[in-house]
Amino acid sequence: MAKETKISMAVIRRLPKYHRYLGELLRKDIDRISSKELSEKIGFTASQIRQDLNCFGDFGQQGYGYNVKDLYDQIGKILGLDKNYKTVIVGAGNIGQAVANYAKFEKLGFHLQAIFDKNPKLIGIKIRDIEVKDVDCLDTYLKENTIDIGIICVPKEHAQTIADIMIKNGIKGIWNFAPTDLSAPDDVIVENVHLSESLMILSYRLNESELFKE
Amino acid sequence: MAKETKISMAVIRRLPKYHRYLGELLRKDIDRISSKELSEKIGFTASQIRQDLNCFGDFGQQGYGYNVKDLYDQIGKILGLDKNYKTVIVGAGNIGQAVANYAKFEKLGFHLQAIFDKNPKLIGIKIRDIEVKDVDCLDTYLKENTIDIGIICVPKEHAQTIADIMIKNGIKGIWNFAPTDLSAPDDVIVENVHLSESLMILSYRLNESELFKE
DNA sequence: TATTACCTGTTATTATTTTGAAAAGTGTAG
DNA sequence: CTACACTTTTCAAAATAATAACAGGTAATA
Repeated sequence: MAKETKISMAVIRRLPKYHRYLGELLRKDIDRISSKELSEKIGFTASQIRQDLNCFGDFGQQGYGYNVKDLYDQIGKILGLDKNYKTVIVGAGNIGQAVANYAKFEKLGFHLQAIFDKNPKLIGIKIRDIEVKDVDCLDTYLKENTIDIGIICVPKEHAQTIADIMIKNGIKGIWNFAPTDLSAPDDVIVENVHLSESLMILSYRLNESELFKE
Repeated sequence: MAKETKISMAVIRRLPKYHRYLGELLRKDIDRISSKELSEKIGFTASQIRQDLNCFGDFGQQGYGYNVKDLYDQIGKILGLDKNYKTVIVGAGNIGQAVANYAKFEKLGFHLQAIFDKNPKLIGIKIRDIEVKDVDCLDTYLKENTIDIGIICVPKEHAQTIADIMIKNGIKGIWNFAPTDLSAPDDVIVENVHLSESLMILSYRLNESELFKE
């Protein structure tokens, strides 16, 4: 039975990693694993793994461990990967195209319905059989089609404008690649991918390890 | 004077955000700001901001606040953004090209020296005036050129192989876009960008807010 | 079927992180 | 020049998170 207490974000952030490792085990036809073994592969402590998994229910069995397929499915379900989401991408530049072509997303249940851009040179081209539409049609498109997730790949100057159009039309989640923080009501989930922050942290860690100290 | 205690990763992860907001203030010609004002913009508590900044030295002044330009530069320095890094990208697919074209990186001091791929259709094409080389030349190239950071944009099956070549040739940091965990010695810093983990967290949060509950 | 090694769920402990609040320095207005 | 408003630094408390310890089951084995 699932616990009623709120799951902390620290736990959630680890779930995709469990999911990934379990997927690998599955492909290797390994059908059971203990928290100890998993701990050695994944690098978290066994104690933490047990506690994390226990947040969601009694997945394991004493003296046996966890059933890989079961656990994989359960975590997938917790993450909402058993659902299907309709998505649109706004911004068909390099990042937009990269996201559009990232095949894995379809497999996770994210179905790309449309792509928008304002650049006339991009409007009309096809990416994965989807024709890039004029961003001016975004508002109308969202009114006529129910879309769950909007993916923002435009420059930061336009990101909030696009987000506002999405929000106005009832989008539920935004995956934001623009290097800015979007404002949105509480019932719209915004998940950011800030590449330059990641790069800055790499840079910090390089210097911290004193390789670059002069 | 900088404190001698080890700075926690929790603090480091917030630094890029401070840097970004301070950059915005700078562009608006705002030259001073208090932790309270910054807290309202950025969404952290004022207390946290003060404590974070105080980890690195006495940047603020009582009764005045922080000097924006000063703080921006200092944080940039802490993050190592005053240094220059030579980088190579391996994998000239969608993500590799997106990264190569992401102009911001040059501005942060990351200078792209070469791009490699194994696809004959990509070898020879030019991305930002840099010709894509055969990945078979990577090892030789790294021996003949001192490169600081390797950016891995290949499928996960090949990621470790590429990483090993980089490590063998003395690369100091790896920015990994492949959806896998790389093994590397402690003195090589690996920073991961796992897009699908970010997407899964978005998916989780959508379901958590019960919009998708059936 | 009894015994033993194994492993989880759970509780307790420790460490880390965040928040709060007192103490102290700075600038400004009168 | 003094008093006050402002804001940081620093220290303390509270909240979170991670780790360790342990009690209670399970499965394998003889």
